[in-house]
Amino acid sequence: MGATKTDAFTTDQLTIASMAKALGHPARIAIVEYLLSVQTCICGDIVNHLPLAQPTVSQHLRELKNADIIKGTIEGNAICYCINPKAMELIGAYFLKIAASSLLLNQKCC
Amino acid sequence: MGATKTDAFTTDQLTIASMAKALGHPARIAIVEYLLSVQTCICGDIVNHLPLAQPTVSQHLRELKNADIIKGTIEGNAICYCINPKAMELIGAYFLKIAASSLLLNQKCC
DNA sequence: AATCTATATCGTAATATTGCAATATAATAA
DNA sequence: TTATTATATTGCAATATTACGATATAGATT
Repeated sequence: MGATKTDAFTTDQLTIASMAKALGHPARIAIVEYLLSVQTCICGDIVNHLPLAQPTVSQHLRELKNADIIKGTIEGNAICYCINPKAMELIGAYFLKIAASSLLLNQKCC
Repeated sequence: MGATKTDAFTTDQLTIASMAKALGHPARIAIVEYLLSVQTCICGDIVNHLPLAQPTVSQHLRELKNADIIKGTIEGNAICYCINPKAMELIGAYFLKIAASSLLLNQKCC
């Protein structure tokens, strides 16, 4: 055991969970915030900005990219990264919708 | 190595990351969605609803509770769980804000 | 071609997560 | 008091994540 039972959940649940998981590490939140502040940058800029080694940053970038949170385009011998607004909107709206619904329905709760 | 460098990040980054991490598993997303649909329930209801053993569900509930995503109040010998709308609003608004900001700023990006 | 720059990948150690059987705890019911 | 019911905790195996040194890859520069 130890492996997630992926076949027990809906595609939507798996998608939201994988996005949340990608955002579930402080280094990756820091990367997203940095990307937001500079709009676009290359991996090396992030390495200079965070106290993490280059392979570690590269690994975090790959996870964010796999979850569709960021986009990367080749620019010469570097790669230009930026936030994917659609992904952030999808997950943000999902959680806000749950907040609004539960606020309306939770009157008789704990 | 292998341990997250928590001292390298801000409190806000750690908070958002820990909430996202808690929501970063399909079973926990399924639990939140179930809680939303029934407003409030006890652990046993979730065990009946998901193909997971009781200790596994209990563990997922604890992680959601540690991240402040759900609340639990003792009700006799059972525990009544429900969503914490404030937490869902906090993380939803955070991601939506990033989506909106990056949409405005990302014109010259990839 | 040789070198530099930027990033990815490999390999690996340390650590964390997932899932469950067995068991413990605690309130309720008989 | 002795079940019964509802959860939590313990212990453990399987798996996944995190971090980084070493190395590979690929485009740019000299």
